[in-house]
Amino acid sequence: MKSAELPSRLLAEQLRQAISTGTLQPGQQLPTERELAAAHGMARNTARVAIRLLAEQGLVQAEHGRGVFVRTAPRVLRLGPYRYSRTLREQTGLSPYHAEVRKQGRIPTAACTSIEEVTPPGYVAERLALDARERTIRRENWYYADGEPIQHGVTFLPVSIGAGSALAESTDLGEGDLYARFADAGYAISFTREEVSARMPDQLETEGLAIPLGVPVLQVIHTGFDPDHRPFEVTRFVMRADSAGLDYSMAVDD
Amino acid sequence: MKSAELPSRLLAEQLRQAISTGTLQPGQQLPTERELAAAHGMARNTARVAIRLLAEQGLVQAEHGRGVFVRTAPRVLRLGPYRYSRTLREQTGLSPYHAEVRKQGRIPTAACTSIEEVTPPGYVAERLALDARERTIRRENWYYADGEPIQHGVTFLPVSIGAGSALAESTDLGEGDLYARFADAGYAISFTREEVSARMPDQLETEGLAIPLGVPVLQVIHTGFDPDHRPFEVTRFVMRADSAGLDYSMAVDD
DNA sequence: CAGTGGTCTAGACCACTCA
DNA sequence: GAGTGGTCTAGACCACTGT
Repeated sequence: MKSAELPSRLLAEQLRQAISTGTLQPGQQLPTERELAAAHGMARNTARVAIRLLAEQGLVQAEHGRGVFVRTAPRVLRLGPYRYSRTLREQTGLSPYHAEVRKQGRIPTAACTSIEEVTPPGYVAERLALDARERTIRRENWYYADGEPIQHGVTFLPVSIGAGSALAESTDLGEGDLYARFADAGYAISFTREEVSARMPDQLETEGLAIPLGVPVLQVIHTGFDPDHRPFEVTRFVMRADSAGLDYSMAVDD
Repeated sequence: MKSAELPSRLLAEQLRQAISTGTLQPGQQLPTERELAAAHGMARNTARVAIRLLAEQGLVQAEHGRGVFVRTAPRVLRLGPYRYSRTLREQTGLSPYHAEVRKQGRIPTAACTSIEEVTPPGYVAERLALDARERTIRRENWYYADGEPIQHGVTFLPVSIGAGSALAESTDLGEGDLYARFADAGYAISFTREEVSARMPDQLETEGLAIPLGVPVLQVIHTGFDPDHRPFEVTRFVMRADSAGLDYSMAVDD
């Protein structure tokens, strides 16, 4: 028997059709596993497998004790490098994340949950061109929209830059944001590199960002450079791919 | 019983530990489902569920008839906007994708599998600012490294730009690449916008790119602009996230 | 051919949600 | 408490890989 003719695959395909043709609307509940099994003369586990296939593709989402629902089209935040713009920062008085979420008509919140002095992980030491034993300040941040966790960011900066300033000591950065404080310390961000990848969330991310089955994360390793093109800061962002995306506009070099 | 104490979760966690500590090396085969079940006094299906959890996270990959293997750290291509650079194009004589794959010591191949005149999808009409009934040329491309499919791209351009040229008629674009031919037609790419998102692959992509469970795709909607900042081309790239990533460097606007 | 993962069954009990 | 999805069992057969 070919794989496409298997009962679980046939049921999955039938449900997939119902979703793509709109017979099953976004947000609508699917028949229960027991109903599907009875209707197709199969064991409940077989119907269950079909549903799992759809969930792994991000088409449906099962909710324990409630039912299985067609996933609604996500409202995606598009974060771009303009989030570092000084003009934006000064005109709105908002941090760039807040500005972006507000644009979408949602309520942004963010919190810095820890500040520590640490030996940096390899990817950070490499990008900051640090000596083997040089230490860094590590700031961990969580970002929400309408109370839902959307994004996680961990920033590393050399102790030599942050020591004694709000960068090393305060979870509340006051007017503007992180990049305003870097500018105060003599490091105006003028150039940035962003390395983008996607993967499935690990255990911690699945819990911390409450990510359902079938939703990947986008990871951005961001490096900030000063006007002399020296790196002074590395941030690793992880964001739910069903809630956030990226937007880059730039001139093409000759 | 808490979810973390369930037999399948416990086994999954134990295997996860073995992988992260290196007890199970990348590429190494896990014990068979039957062995795991016997060793832990559980039904084979329970061991199977544990393995599926790991596969969904991209940690292991099952191969029918062979076994389950720890996934090897991917060799990621980093595609950046320098792929549109005229200098690179002229110096190497290679298309930008080829140049990038060669850099990684792999053998690139690419093929244009279809050229058609079509009514464009909404996302294209919008970005090219087309009239409702204006038609476009659609070019479909597949990209490989060492014979493995890595990336898929579909380019749309207004018929008015491509008509009569290689852009509309030839799957072999000769010296340089697509952007060399656009330049010939009077549209030198000088500015680009790239909208990046990630998601799980759909049916076609899973088959076409041979994507295993637990691997998402990166999607880039790329818009090319001429020196007068008029859009002349939209390409939608879909790439395996375990094989390709993106790399953007840019100045920060004031 | 033996051994692997892939699918399916028919039943049981548990955990969660909601009226 | 009724109804949902989540987990587990013990068994069977199929499809694929390698020797």
